[in-house]
Amino acid sequence: MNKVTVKKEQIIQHVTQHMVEHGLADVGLRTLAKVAGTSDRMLIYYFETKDALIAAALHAIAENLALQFDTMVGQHQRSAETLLAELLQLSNSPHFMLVIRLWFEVVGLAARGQEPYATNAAAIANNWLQWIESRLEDGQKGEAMAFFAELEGRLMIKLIGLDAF
Amino acid sequence: MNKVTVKKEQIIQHVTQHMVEHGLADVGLRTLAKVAGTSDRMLIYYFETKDALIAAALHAIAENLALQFDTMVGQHQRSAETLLAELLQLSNSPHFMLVIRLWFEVVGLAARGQEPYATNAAAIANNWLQWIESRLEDGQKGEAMAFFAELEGRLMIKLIGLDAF
DNA sequence: AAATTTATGTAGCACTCGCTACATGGATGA
DNA sequence: TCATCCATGTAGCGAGTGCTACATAAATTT
Repeated sequence: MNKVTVKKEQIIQHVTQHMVEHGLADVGLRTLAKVAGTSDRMLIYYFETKDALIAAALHAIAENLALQFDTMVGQHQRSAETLLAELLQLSNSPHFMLVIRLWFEVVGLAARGQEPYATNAAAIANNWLQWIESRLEDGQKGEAMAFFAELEGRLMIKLIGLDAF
Repeated sequence: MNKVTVKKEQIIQHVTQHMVEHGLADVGLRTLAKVAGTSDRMLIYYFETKDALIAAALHAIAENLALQFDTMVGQHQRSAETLLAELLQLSNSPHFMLVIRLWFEVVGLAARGQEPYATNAAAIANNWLQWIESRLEDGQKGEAMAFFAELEGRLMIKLIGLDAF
């Protein structure tokens, strides 16, 4: 792995962490540069464009998502009811909810077709879907899409604090 | 109704229409001023703050939402299955999907607690919930929240184009 | 050692943003 | 008719945006 790639990955790591913690509201080049211990000048030098940097960060977050799920939920198959309960249980984990928050921010921007969010949103959702399918027991694999819908809806409710009403 | 109120409502009407059509990405004061046939100077004059203007517009959109639903779906009660089918049928209406798009943009911003979106999101969602409850047949009123979750999840899937996979 | 390429700092451009200071035409009230 | 207040135009401030031009230090190649 050459030096440029290493440097880029270090930057991406810092940037992703910041995005997970602080969302998409504060992702100016100067802010991200401070976070990554470098300058806006260098971010452009390595990634050409702010959009490319954000896209790379989103991609990295998506890649880690399934990994995090695996360690938190385990690999065996189970019923939809059980899986939903387990995933909703996860929503008590602060880190998980941070990622979910970010996810809904991406969805909001993707809703208007805004790049690079639109492209990433579809890809990330597809990852989720495949992950869900792989954890559902054989008879229920066809329900992955419906399961995904119910999960996302419930997470949204949690996110906007509606369940507190 | 005094003159100031009339003028404010005219502005709000133009602003809401623009927000429904173009989303939250392009809501600078100068753009909204053009849309409303006035100047940024006057928008601040009437609404004090950009945030207050946006909040007023969101509130107006929320108020109209139930009204639009009523004309499109009708007032009688029915089963959850029927209601869901009818609402998803609605998602073929371009205007409806424009509002939904805006809704998910608001949710995305509300997810980080960003005002005035966070406050409005909870209020709007609550409106939906009550509306749903009033249309579900007596035995199913307790399922309004679950129904809402499933609906939102499915709309999200539609919005990010996942059902095309 | 000289030449070339790579990495980084400094400064700033052209633009947008929300918002404000100031002036003034026009309506209204005394 | 004169004074007061409301409505609006013009211009611009200060801060932030993504990005670039230019110079130069540091590493690498010849």
